[in-house]
Amino acid sequence: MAPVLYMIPYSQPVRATLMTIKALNIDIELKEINLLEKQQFSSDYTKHNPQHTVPTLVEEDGFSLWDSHAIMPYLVEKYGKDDSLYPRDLRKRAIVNQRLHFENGVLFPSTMAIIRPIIYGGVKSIPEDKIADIKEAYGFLEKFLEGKDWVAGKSVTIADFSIISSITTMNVVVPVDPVEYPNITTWIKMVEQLPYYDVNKTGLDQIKKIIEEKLKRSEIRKTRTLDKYRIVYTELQRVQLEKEFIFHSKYITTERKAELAAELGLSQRQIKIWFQNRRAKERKQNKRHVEEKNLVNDCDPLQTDGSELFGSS
DNA sequence: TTGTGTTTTACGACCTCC
DNA sequence: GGAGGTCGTAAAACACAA
Repeated sequence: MAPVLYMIPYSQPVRATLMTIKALNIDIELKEINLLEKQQFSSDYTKHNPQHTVPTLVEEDGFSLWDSHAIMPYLVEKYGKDDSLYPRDLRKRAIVNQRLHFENGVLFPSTMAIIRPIIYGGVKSIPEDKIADIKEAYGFLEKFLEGKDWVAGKSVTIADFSIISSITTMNVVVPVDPVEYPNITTWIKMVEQLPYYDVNKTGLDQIKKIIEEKLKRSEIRKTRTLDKYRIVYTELQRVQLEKEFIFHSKYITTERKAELAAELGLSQRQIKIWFQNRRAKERKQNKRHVEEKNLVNDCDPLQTDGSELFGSS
């Protein structure tokens, strides 16, 4: 029985993983998870991946692994005929890892900050600060590619697969200017020539269509700015924040805010505002309790000081 | 299913503190 | 001047009665 990859073709990490699979020519069964129908939250899926993300790799013996940045190196190590896609040389591998972290920590969040509100929030305008984030990321990549053919050096690696999945998606909403970013433009053209690039294109075309459709539909809805878009925090995020508020402090320190943000996948601003809102909630609850208590005191004569009933000394 | 009230994110205005 | 506080509020998400 072949290993199974749970996926949805338009997902960026899935596209990167599919490029790796095709480059390695591995026999893997693909099973689609419909994210819009929330199939990723089914118990059948979360038993393999409690983080309910895609892609997830499940092997014959039940071993499961998620996160493309973990799956891709694993696949190369296990199935690769050589180490070219993920070099064993310490320094070469370090550079590939750095690029993977760059994609995971910079490109992917910047992309999601724009794409998610469009897909799930009916947003149609992209604020300047979000565009600035994307352009800053383009600037970094442009420098990485100076004097290099591929993002991690002289040959193609899984870092190229990871980064192309993000860049091509970003290109849909904030086009890569060939004059400003000539290195990125040349590199994209090179990646497009790879014999296994079509798996990225297929998913990319799908997400393009979804974005265009959403943008079209949102025209008839009241426009909301991206900054006003509201994300529903996960149960885990809420519980962790509540624990911090109740057991540690009602005021978050700068250091702890940074830690929590990294731990929960939220921005430091979101953590700050959550604590502000949580304190406001507590003040409101306290006020309500005081009002209820006053109401009881006003209505119940036994709750008065009782002097007129029992006399006083 | 729909209407309505409540809660949850996110923001702007304004203030204080360093 | 910047960071972070409160307060008030918008709007999405949610709960629940009818």
